[in-house]
Parts: sequence; structure tokens; C-alpha cells
Amino acid sequence: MNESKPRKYHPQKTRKAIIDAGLSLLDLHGYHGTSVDKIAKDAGITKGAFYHHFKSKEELLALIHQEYAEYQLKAMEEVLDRNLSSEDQLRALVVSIVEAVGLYKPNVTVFFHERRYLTEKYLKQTTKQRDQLEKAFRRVIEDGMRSGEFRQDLDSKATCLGIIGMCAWMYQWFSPDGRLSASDVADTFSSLLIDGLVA
Amino acid sequence: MNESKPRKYHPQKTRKAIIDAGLSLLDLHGYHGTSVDKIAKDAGITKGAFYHHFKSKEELLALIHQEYAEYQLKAMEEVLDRNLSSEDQLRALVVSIVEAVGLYKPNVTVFFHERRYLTEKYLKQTTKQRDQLEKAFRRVIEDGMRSGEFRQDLDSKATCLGIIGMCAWMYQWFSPDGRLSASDVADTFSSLLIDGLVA
Amino acid sequence: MNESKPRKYHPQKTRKAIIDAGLSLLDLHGYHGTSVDKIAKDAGITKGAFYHHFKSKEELLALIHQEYAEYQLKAMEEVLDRNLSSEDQLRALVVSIVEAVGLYKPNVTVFFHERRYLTEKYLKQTTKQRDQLEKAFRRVIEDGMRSGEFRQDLDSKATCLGIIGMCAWMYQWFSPDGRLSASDVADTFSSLLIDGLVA
Amino acid sequence: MNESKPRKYHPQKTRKAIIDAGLSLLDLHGYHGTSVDKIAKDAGITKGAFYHHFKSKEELLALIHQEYAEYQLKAMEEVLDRNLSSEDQLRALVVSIVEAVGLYKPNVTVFFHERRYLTEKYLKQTTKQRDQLEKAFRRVIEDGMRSGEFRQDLDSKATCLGIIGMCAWMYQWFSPDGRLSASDVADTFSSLLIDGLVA
DNA sequence: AATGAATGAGTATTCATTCAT
DNA sequence: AATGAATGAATACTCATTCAT
Repeated sequence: MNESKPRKYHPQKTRKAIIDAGLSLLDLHGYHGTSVDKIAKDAGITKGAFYHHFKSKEELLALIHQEYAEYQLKAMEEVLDRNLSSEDQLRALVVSIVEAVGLYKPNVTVFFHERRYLTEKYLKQTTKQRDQLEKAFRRVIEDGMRSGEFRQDLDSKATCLGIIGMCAWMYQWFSPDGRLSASDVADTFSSLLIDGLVA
Repeated sequence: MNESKPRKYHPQKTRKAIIDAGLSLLDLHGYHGTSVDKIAKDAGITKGAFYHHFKSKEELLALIHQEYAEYQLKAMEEVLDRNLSSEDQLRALVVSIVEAVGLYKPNVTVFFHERRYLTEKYLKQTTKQRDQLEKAFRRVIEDGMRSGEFRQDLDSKATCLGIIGMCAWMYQWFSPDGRLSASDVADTFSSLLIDGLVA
Repeated sequence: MNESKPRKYHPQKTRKAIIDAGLSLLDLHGYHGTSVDKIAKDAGITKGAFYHHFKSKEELLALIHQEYAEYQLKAMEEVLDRNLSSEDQLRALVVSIVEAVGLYKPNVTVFFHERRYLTEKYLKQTTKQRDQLEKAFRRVIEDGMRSGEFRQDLDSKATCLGIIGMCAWMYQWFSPDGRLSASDVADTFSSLLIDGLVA
Repeated sequence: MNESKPRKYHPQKTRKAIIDAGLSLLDLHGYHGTSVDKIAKDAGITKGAFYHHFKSKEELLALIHQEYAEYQLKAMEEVLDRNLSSEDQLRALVVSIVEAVGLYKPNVTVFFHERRYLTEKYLKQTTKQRDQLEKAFRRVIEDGMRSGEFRQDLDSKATCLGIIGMCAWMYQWFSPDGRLSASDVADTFSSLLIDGLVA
């Protein structure tokens, strides 16, 4: 197979190396704090090669956004497609976000911190994805309220954004190596949200 | 008196103008996306004057952090000093954070997004302040659990960070001009957290 | 061959142009009196290109030091390797320094005036080279004294540094276009040093 | 006397403090490497006060030149006025320069390194002073040659500049705290120059 | 006599990107 | 596919000097 001849160029490997290096650097130092030069160096290539694979630094940023957003939306759609009670749907959504944050923490950090540096061209996509994420939550909450499964005295928008915040905020503190697993967190959040704190 | 002689130099006004311009720009474009040149221009002064008032761009960033952190910590201490039930204390803490986000939204955004660009010298302060904020929440939650007022089956760390996340996240979506006031949000959050979503 | 295709990039030429321009400017206006901007302009390139070839202004300064120091040390080693009387060795050393000053006057000026602006990283080299230069002289003088060829009543350190000073000082006044050639100066210095002024 | 009332302003002390701080800084970091701000801070005053005492940074530089040059010229004139043999005159000149370097080392360093940064206005003085210094030496050497006291086969210009170099160079290595005193150095130099190295 | 505010030009260096090889 | 040369604009920060107080 391929192993017989040592190849000089491995475009897919190079591309992967750029994305990995870029993701890590953007997570750590932000978009404007990360230079193309540094990304290239960390990926083991030259600046010139970077521009062979990406049209611009922004294109890489957009890709990193997409990687996470696509995963997240698909995960949430799968939840919505299952025929569950509102409570179970909420629980499943929380699990899905929390676990995504656990898996894609650098992407999520970049998603929340660097999105504003995308210009119109790339911003549209991510804004749409962001809205879909919010919409999914609103549907579950509002359906649950309408059906009487959830309380009807809470403002649905504030409720949704509060729940999203609780989950999304994980990117600020969660560590995969810590005592709590993503699934522990998901259990705590779901239970807290559904039944409340009061004894 | 002051009005009688028109003065040319107004150091306090200049300083204020720098902070205002800087806060707004850092909020909008981030630390590395904001140049000292632009801050100076927006403040109506020259770059040189900026450096007369601040030793560095970082010093301004640190000041903006402090402004918010000091306000927030004081507000939270006042809550803890009052003799309230755990439930009321939690409610009051939520109100205090949510209202601070309402008042200091740009500072809060900067606090959460740009803190990582502070170097050791300035980082210590803000890290301490951040820890104090978390500690206040933990005390309320854990006291409530110990006294039996709150459920004891939830992980207290995840619970605290979830609640903080719900409140802090507001900086991502809250607008003082929107339909919901900070106090509406505080009511919704408190009620949701204490009694849960379930009908 | 080379003439057949007109090329646009000539990295070696560019590098040479930077060194030439830098040498001349550092000689005339000193390290802190010479801007990278000016060096680039005089070399016919942009500031960006300068930094493509040199990591910093200091690196260029260090290179200019090295160029001269290496030449000088090699010239002196060759003298020491020849089997000569102390008197002839001294004469040859003086000739070697005086001629080097004649050839590398700008480098020598920079060497003596701007060395102090080198920071640790680059300073080590040049300090070592400087010490070697002094050591070569001391060896010749002290050998001559021991063997009885030279007077033994003079302090060897002061003698050496005096001789070095006489030669090195040339960078302050010598002009290759003047009446005196480097070799005239070397003859005068040697003769003066060996036999003295007295008739 | 003055001690009875504590005074607020001490213009002479302030002026002295500026000169001392400036001298030390210019010696260590050169003209372009020393900021007025730093001089003022080291002198314990503000930048504004500096400009109250000196019209410009250059004026301070010129003053430092003058301080040394005046001393040096006076010392040399005194030598020339005495009725001495050429040999004794030369010896006395060497002593006078070497001792001046011992006393005014920072001024001498500044004199030789930073003179080029003086602009026309201030340069004239120092150039004149420099020429006078050289002229004094030439007179002694040429008189000695004419009278037959000194050898007549040496080029007088190269001889003079060589001797001046030997003495002036001291600023590069002499330390008042070292083993050799200025007078030791003067003895060695005179003896070497007059009788030569040969045994 | 001295301070502190302000300026405007300048300084070394970095950076995203393009292009020749 | 990849490199290395080059650009031009930007960046944080400094500096000598002036002026109001």
C-alpha cells in the first residue's frame, strides 16, 4: 500500500496539523493574540504552506467554529427527534451540551470568545447555528410549558438563556481530568433545573 | 468658582475619557483587537497623553477588571452580612450578580473575555477576586445543604458553578434596552433555581 | 548562466546591502542614533525585509562586531604562529592591528563605541574576542621581558594596554585617503615603541 | 546663617544633581540611550525642572564636554608654560592627561563617544578644544625633534596621535580602584615612550 | 523654582498576506 | 505542495520638548 513508497507531501496530515495547532493556539491566546507564523511553526510547516491550505487566518477560525457547531446541532437534533417527555428532552439536551463541551472544550472556548472576529462572510453561518441552538432549547421549554409539564409562570426567554448559560459556562471551568465527569455535571444540572434546589 | 476661569488641562476628565473609550473598545473588539491609538483617538487625546495617565495598555485593562470586581464583591459581601435564610441569600446573590451585569455589562464582558491577557503582575488581584466570588456562592449553597434547607444529593461544586454560569452568561445576551429588566431576569433565575422547572 | 534569467529575489545581495548600510550608519550615528527604518531605506528595502534577514537590530550590531573580531584574531594568530624574535613579533602585531583598522575602520569604530549596547546574549562572544586580543599582546610583551629582550622595569599590563591604545586609537583619526598609509603608521608606531623617542 | 530657615528651592544643588545624574547616565548608556526623563528621575526632580535649568539635553551634553576640556587644556597650558626639556615636557603632558582621565573618567568617555552628537552650535567649541589638545602635543614633539633631543626619523603627526591614543585610551580600561594608580600608568607610559621597549 | 499635562514625531518590532522560486 | 523573500500597514511604547498651573 502507501507504506511502500515514502511520500514527501501529505496534504491531509498537514491540514490536520494546522487545524490542531490553530485550535490550541486560538484557545490559549485568542484570535488576535495568535499569529499565522506561530500556527505554522507549531504545525511544523512554513507560513507559505499555511496559505496553501487556508485562504486566510479567518478561514481557519471559521472552520473551528463549524467543527463544533455542526457536532452540537446534530447532537441536539437527535434529541429532538426522539419521542420524549419534556423533562426527558430537557435532560437529554443538557447532557448533549455538557458532553459536547467536555469533548470540544477548545472549540467551544473559541466559539464563545472569538466569534466576534469573524467578518460578515463567515459570520452568517455561525450566527445561524447559534440561533438554531437557542431555538432548540426554546422549543423544548415552551412545549413543556404549553403542555403543563413545566411551570408556566417563568419567562421562557430568560429561562432558556439561563439554562444555556449554565451549560455553556462549563467551558470556563470544566477540566476532563477533574473529579467531575461531563456526565456527573449533566446529572447535577438536569436535576437542579428540573426539581430545584429546595429540599 | 470653577466656572469662572476656563482651564485648559482637566486631568480627571482626560482620565475618565480614556477609561470610557477603552472600556467600550475592549468590550467590542477585545484586548488584542483594540489599539492604544484607537483608544486615544476615541478619548480625544493623543497617544502620548494616554501614556501619561497609564503605564501601559495592560494597566487600563487591569483597572477595568478592578472596577467591576470591587463593585461585585462589595455587593456580595453585603448580601452575606444580612441575616437571611439560605433561600433568600441565594436569591439575593443572584439579584446582585444579575444587576451588576446589567450595570457593568462592558466591564463584565471584558472581565470574562480578556482576563487571560493580564500578565502575572496584574493577574493575581483578579484571580483572587474571582475566587472570592465563587467562594461566596459555595458558602451559601453548602450552608443551605448542611442545614437541610437545600437538597443534599447534588454535587455542591457543580451546583455553584452552574448557578454562577447562569448569571454570568447574561453578559452574552442581556440588553438594558430589551423587554426584560435585570430584575425580571433575577426573579426568573431565582425562582427557577429554587423551585425547579417542573410544574 | 546567471545572466540568462533576470531574477527578482536576491537574498544574498539584500543581506549584503543591509550590512553595508547598517555598518555605515552605525559608524556615523551610533547604535541608538540609527533607526532600522533608516537602515532599510539606505539598503533599498523595507523594514519588513530587514526583519526577514535579521532577528533584531542587535543581531546586525553583533554581526558587525564579529566580522572585524574574527579578522583581527586570525591575523594576530598568524603572527604568533611565526617563529620571530619578540621585537619582530611586536612589530608584526602592530602592523596587523593598524592595517586592520585601515581596512575595517567602520567596523572598528562600531566595535569600540557600540559594544556596550550588546546585551548578554551577544556580549559574551565579543568580550571573549576582546580578551583574546589583549592576551596576544600580553604574551608577546611578557615573553620578551622574560627572555631579557625587553626591559623588565615596566609594568606589563600598562605597557600592553598602552600599546593597544596607541594602535586602536587610529580609528579616531586615520583616513585611508590621507597622506599616511596604514603601513607608514605601523612603521612609526613600531619604531617608537621599540626604540623610544629619545635621540 | 542659611541654616536657620529651611529653604524650599536650591537651584545650585538641583543643577549639580542634574549634571551628576546626567554624567553618570551618559557615560553608561550614551547620549541617545539616555532619556531626559531618566536624568530627571535620577536627579530627584521632574522633567519640567530639567528644562528650567537646561535649554535642552544637548546643552547638558555640551557642558559635560566643557567641564573636562577646560580642565584638560588648563593643565596642559601649565605644563607648556614651565621651562622644561622636551623630554620632561612630554613626561609632564602624559602625566597631565593620564591624571585627568583618572579624575574625569566619565567626562572623558562622554567626550570621546558622544561628541559626534553635538550639533554645529555646540560642536565648534569642543572641536577647537580638541585641536588645541593635539596642537600642544605637536609643539612638544616637534620642538624636541628640531632641537635634536628627539629622533628626527619619525613622522611627527603619527607620533603625536600615537601618544595621545596611548593616553586617551585609558578611559577604556582604567579603574581608579585597580592595582595601578594614574601616576603608575603615567610613569610607565612616559618611560616607554621616551626610552622604548628594547632592553 | 518646580510640577504635571500634553504633543507629535519617532522606535523597534510584528503581522497577514502575496509572490517568485 | 512547499519555501523563502518581500511588503506595507499596524502595534505598543518612548522621547524631547512645550506649556499651563
